[in-house]
Amino acid sequence: MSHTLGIRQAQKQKTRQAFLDAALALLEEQSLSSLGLREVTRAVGVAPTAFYRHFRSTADLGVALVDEALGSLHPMVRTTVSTTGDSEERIARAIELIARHVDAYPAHVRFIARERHGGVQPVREAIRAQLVRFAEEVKVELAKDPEAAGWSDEDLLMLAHLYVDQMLITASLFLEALEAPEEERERVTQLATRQLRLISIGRSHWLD
Amino acid sequence: MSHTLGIRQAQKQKTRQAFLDAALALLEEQSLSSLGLREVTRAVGVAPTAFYRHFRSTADLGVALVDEALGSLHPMVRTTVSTTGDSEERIARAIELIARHVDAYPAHVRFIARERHGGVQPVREAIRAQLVRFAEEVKVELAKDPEAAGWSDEDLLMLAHLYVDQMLITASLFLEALEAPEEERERVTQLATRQLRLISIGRSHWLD
DNA sequence: AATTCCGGAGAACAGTTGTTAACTGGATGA
DNA sequence: TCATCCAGTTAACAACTGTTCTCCGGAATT
Repeated sequence: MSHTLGIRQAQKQKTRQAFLDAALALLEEQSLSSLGLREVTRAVGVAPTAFYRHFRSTADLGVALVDEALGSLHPMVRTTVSTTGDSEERIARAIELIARHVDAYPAHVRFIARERHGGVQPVREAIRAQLVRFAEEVKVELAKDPEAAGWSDEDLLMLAHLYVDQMLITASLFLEALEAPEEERERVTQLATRQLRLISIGRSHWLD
Repeated sequence: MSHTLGIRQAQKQKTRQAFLDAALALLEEQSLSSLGLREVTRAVGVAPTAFYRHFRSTADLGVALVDEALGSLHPMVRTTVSTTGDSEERIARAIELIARHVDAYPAHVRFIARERHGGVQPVREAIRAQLVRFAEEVKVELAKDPEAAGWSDEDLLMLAHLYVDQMLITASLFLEALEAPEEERERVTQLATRQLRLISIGRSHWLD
């Protein structure tokens, strides 16, 4: 199945990835709208003009970063929501999964949180599109739950968006607590758990 | 009581405000970390060096903008939460208030949403501090409600943060729908209403 | 009336930016 | 083997950046 890439294409993808990595690192302490093309090429160790062989602009690079950061996350979100077990267990598992993801890919999480409302329109658009996809996928999983019997499609989507937003808020809190003592991370876990618990309670009494 | 400002101080405050206004306008399509000092002075119609008479840096200007955007909002939030009436009425009133605020000060709302996770640390810090204040104030108002009987302080603060975050999410949605047809704004209102309703339901069954 | 104060102007600094054009040299395909 | 392709290079462009120092003129103080 897998077509082995020629030396040429392999090398190109390698430098392209180097651009993405370097940009992500630089974006830890600034926003995409202030990221310079030369700044990135300097970090990669390559001539400024080489940038154009891969991206039309830094905005274009940003869109590619959105795909890298969120594109591979769909299966994880899907399985997280559809996981079985007690409501309380599911909440704990979801939050732990978020915490682990933030630990593993802090720069990606920071990038999404930062650029979701950032100054570069195409990037905002790309993030919004991915989040809408998340919400729709969550909705599909929620619909499978017996608790969703009698729920309208609109209400299911409403709840799905609530979950997606809550996921982002929690991820952002874990990010802020990354270098903080364990005590602080525990506080975030507690807070997020209680909030999800309240939403879960509201969910189970929605049709009353 | 009010000490009439001298011609000099009055003029200084006037140009200072011109800086804030110009910066806010420029920040509609970029982030603070990419806002140049010269860019702002050009927009105001003043020499670049004049900037230093008012701010140490653009980050400093950003902090001032945070105060302008959120500082005067506390009484409004306080009264919104403590307003009397049916739960459904309160939700509708709160959302309408948010919608009106976004209409009246779209640039301020955009600035806060953008820089909350933006690339300038002192500004992030300033926003976070104000949001913590909001949450604490909301907590105090929630505690007065008879429904809060038996609630722990921690749970009240948890709920308060949920409300504050929800307020920002809703404001951001109204912002995106600003130039959209009335139909879209109505969809946002519906969504936000249902989400607040679910939270309200969860709240009333919290102690079950 | 004389003096100090101070917001803003002007000029100059070294460094940076995005983008263009023409080139090089190794991988690719005939 | 030879011609083609193309990722990356070099050089140069005008335009822009933050910051310093020196100066001006009107308000404020004495």
